[in-house]
Amino acid sequence: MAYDPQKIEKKWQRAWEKSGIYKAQDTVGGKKNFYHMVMFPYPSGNLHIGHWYNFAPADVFARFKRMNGFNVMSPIGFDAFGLPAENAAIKRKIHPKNWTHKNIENMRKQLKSMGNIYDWSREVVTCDPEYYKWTQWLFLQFYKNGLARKAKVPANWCPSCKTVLANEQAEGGKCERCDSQVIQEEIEQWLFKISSYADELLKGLDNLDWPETTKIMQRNWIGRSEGLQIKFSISNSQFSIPVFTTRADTLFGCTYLVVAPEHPIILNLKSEILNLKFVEQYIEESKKKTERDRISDLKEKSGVELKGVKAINPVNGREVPIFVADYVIMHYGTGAIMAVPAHDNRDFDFAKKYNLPIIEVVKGTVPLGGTVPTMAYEGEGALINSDKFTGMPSNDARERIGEWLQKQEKAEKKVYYRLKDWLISRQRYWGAPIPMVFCEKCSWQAIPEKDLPVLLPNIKNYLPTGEGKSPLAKSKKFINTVCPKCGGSAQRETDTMDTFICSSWYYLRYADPLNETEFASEEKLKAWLPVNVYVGGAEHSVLHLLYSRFFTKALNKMGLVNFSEPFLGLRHQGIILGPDGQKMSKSKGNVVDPDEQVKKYGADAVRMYLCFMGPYNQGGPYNPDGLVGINRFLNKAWGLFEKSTPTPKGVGAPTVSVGEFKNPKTEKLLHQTIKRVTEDIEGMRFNTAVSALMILVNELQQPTYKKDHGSISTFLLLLAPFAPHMAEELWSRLGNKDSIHNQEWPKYDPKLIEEERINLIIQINGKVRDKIDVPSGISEKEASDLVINSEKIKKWLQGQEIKKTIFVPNKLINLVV
RNA sequence: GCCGCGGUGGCGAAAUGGUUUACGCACAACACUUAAAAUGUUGCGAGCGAAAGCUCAUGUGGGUUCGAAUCCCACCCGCGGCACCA
Repeated sequence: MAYDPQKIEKKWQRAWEKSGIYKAQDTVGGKKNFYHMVMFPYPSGNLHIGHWYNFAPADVFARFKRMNGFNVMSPIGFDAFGLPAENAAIKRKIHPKNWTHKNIENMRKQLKSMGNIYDWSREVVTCDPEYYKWTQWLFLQFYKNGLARKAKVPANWCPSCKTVLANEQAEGGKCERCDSQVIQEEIEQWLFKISSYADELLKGLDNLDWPETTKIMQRNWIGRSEGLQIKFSISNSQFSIPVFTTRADTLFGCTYLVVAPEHPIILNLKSEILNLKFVEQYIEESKKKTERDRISDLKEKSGVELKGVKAINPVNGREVPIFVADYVIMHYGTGAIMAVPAHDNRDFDFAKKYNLPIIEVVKGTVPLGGTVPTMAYEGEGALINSDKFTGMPSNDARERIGEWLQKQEKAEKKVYYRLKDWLISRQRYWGAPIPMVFCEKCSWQAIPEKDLPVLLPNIKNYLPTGEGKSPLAKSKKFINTVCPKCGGSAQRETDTMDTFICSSWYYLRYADPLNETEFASEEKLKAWLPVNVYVGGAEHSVLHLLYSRFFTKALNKMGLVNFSEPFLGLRHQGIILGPDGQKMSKSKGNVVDPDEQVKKYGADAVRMYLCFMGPYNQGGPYNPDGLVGINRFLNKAWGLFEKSTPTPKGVGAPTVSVGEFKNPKTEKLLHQTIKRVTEDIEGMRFNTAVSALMILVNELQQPTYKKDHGSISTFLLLLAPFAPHMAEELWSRLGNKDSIHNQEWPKYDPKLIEEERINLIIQINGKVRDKIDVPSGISEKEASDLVINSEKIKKWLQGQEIKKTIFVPNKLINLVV
């Protein structure tokens, strides 16, 4: 019978579902638990090839762990809240909930066609009230522990549409809809204090088994910088301006200060500023700029001097002018800087434009280039023009000047982070409601936990309101409630939560998905967490992966979980491109539909091809023609079985072990293949594992080996993680009653993989001149005797003196003449 | 601009200091066939050569080494992330 994937794949998927073989028990005697997880998909409607690339090779790994004696849990779910559901709803006039559930249903079917070991009994869907009840509960814990606060946050605001705009909707400072000028407006929003965990988030990275590049991205994102906070007093005034710098060594080169437009000192000095009108005008102008605009004209720096006020440089008592300029941002450091134009390019640009003095204080090894420097020198060097510090290396001077100023109480050491607090409010319908109420008398109050979940009401109009508020604000039924504290009338928060919150804890829920009284029980969390290996795209290197770490650390501090990192191991798959090497997109017409591929070649073939394509973390073009090779391989493997086995009539069919198999040459290759495949899967080098299997099949196919059951059983075990359906089918045809996926992974015999004879490379002066077949373990003396007397080599030596011999056992001999 | 990743046959790639091009695709010839498909066998980096063989080739240029795709330096190209962070 020919190989027919359509038939056997459906058959085994049903059988596995029926037997519940992949259901993860919390404890299995004698086995260690292994929590394997992939990034759960957003239910966009269809599983695309990128999902397959994430999930299929990851499943190979999970199956491999399973066969290696681990009690593996591999759960799946849906990240179901979010904007696209609303957009689709608006476009197609169906409710976001219905749209989402329809998509989930379809994707569930597609996921099942992959043949993965998902434990569907643990499925979580973040938009189900049973789930978001606990998202809300967790919000309350953050709130009660002082990690959630409501604060005014600048947002892009269109005064004409009366709405908040995302950065993308305010391109060029104009409202996307009405083209009017967008301004920066402060709006009350909920924030999570992730910044208070900056240091722990940074330190925790050190011990994680994560890609180094991902760790670097998180470190940069957190952006810790150590420096000095220096007080600049203001002449004839009680006020002073603290500035933060990492380059205290350049203090003598400070020729002016700059404060951000939002800096409070401007208000304080109002009466002193001679050109106040002008300054206020500038501040108004900069308010009009969106953050994006401020970034877009990086080179064109503008600012206005605060006339009538001067700051005093604490190192030399010199008076310097103060400017307000929007190249300084309020939310980092102190919102004010000391400008050293000779040694900072931003200050340099500004100083050039406004004709401010540039004083060089660090001499680098690279000269600035002539008398008119064209850019600042930002490197290290020796100090000049710096009083008693002149001549000192800049890194020493940094410390000395710091100590000196600290003694005078004019400065203190300080650490600042780039990481901002996490804005979690969304003025959107399709998300989990924030479980808070506002009472005129008692201010913000948490909803009592017993009243959770705060259900997302089924309103008709879920379109954005155009008033900067969530569509929920229109539902009187939803808003009006009573204050949990005083019992008076109160109003619900109408913002919903950022969907990143839902995905920041789903890995906890998988451990105990049906629990109605807790987000997860202590016992179940203990059984499974933290996650051993998490597989997903590198695009989540910062946001999702950082938020999840923050959640875990916060819950750990609250005593809700007993670990402080959620994902011990992390691996990224690469990005799949279209057959033309371009990013897949409908407009380019290069989209590969996995369903079609499965229909044509079967899930096993698609799984294997994705493994075979190239290095897993690299991705690359998906070439449907390449699948032909895998298809041939699977057919060969199938044929191998057909030819090797007399049709078992069900009775006493052989279950064969490796030991029964006798041909020495194949036996050696078989054991080498076991080693190779084992090590390659462990290291997620799926491509080379598949090629090793191909080499084995090519060998087993040779006429001499056709009747060999032992090798075929072992081969099937090695094949099982990659092509679980075919392996199961052939395994059962061999007469085995138990599933192949319950079998133990084969072990290789180290003695059997050694070669008796090897190909010794002969080099003269490092160039390969011959290869000879010799017994393995040959000594240097034996080898060099062979070489010197070889006819082929004689012409290269031509009686020259051998100056040096390099001998690499079992590999090569190199004679230097 | 800064940080990170990569550049090897016609193509996907293998090799992480020791035979460059494993495995697969494509291509060609042959076998089977009335024929085609499927399958199998063989060949397949470039140049010179009848052949044995030699020379050259891992983005470019230099260096370290007995020996470099692999390590170091400079540069070019492609991709990803961040972006006035003081």
